[in-house]
Amino acid sequence: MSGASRKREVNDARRKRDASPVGGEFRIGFLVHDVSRLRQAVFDQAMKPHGVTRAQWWALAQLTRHDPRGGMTQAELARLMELGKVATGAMVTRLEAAGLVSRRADASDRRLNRVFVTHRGSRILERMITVGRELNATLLHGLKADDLDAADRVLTALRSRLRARLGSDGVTGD
Amino acid sequence: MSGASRKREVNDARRKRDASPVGGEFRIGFLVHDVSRLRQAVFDQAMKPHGVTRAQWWALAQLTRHDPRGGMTQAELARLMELGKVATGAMVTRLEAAGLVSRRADASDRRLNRVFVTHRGSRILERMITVGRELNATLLHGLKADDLDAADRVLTALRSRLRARLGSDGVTGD
DNA sequence: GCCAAATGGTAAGCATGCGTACGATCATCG
DNA sequence: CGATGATCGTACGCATGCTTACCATTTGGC
Repeated sequence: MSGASRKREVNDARRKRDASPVGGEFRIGFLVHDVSRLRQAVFDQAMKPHGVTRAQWWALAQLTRHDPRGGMTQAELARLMELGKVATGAMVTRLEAAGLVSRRADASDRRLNRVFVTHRGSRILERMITVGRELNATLLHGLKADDLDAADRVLTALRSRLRARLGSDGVTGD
Repeated sequence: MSGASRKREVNDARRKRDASPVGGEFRIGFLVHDVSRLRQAVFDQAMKPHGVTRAQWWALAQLTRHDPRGGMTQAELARLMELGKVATGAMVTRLEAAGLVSRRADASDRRLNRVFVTHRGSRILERMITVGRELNATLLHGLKADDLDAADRVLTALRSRLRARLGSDGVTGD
């Protein structure tokens, strides 16, 4: 799986911003896409023995971090993760099925589901954090701090521009 | 951009990498995830009037670029896009449903489906490239070339490390 | 020539995310 | 107090990706 494409990558690193339309100029975009996909795969692979996926781990982390005693509503969780209600609901369902969280109806507002991290959820989260930390250390090891900072700036800028673009251009709702 | 504000950014970025477990050190990972997700959304939004998604556009581009006369097999396309057979097959099905490609059985090897970009597919690809180019220009506008290069280095390194990790650690097959 | 391995595709099922639509409930205004 | 609008959650359907399983065909060793 190495031959053809690998060589091109190396060459393109220099040429990238003024190369051919499909291969060069969009490089960062596709790099981001690739890295995101691969990262997910690697994370999930590392997490699999523990029975949680990356996204689930993150949800669990948000729940724990922003309300250790639990009780966050799904809508709050959705905002926190910047996800849609639907995706969040599905996520909570899966987490619940895995026994990592539990839903409990709010007493005073019957629209609300409050989500609580179970004991098991907490234990798993701890392991996830360790695994994640190690994995991240491995991945980032040896990269120059300046480059990392620069990457951080670029990605942050991209994120905010993308958000702006999403918001301004074709607001669908939500 | 003044020296002062630049320094603050750098400090911020640095601090983020060793802040609390869940919020800081994984920042780049989640940034990548966010940017990927948002980028997809923005692209698809921009592409929607033309009836193609980002992934479809990319598949179309690969088909055109690596064999303008068409006739690539799905397996070749899969390797080119570094996707699984299944995802590729599904993608081709959607493209075919949209009338952008057509499948034709190979005469000499009846296992093969050769995929041809239709006329309509070609036209749409042209527009996609334009849209993509503009969008990318907007997104990257004003970012420093050095930062972009650094980001490129970091992402490329991450990609190759992730690939290595995937390959070595828990090969499933394929 | 024939059976086994390799190869190409599809099928089925899951996870993640999106959008739209809808019912239930709450909150507010008249 | 009752209609109206906002908010929460779910249902349904789609796109993208992955895995495992399976069928069809080709190829290659015997």
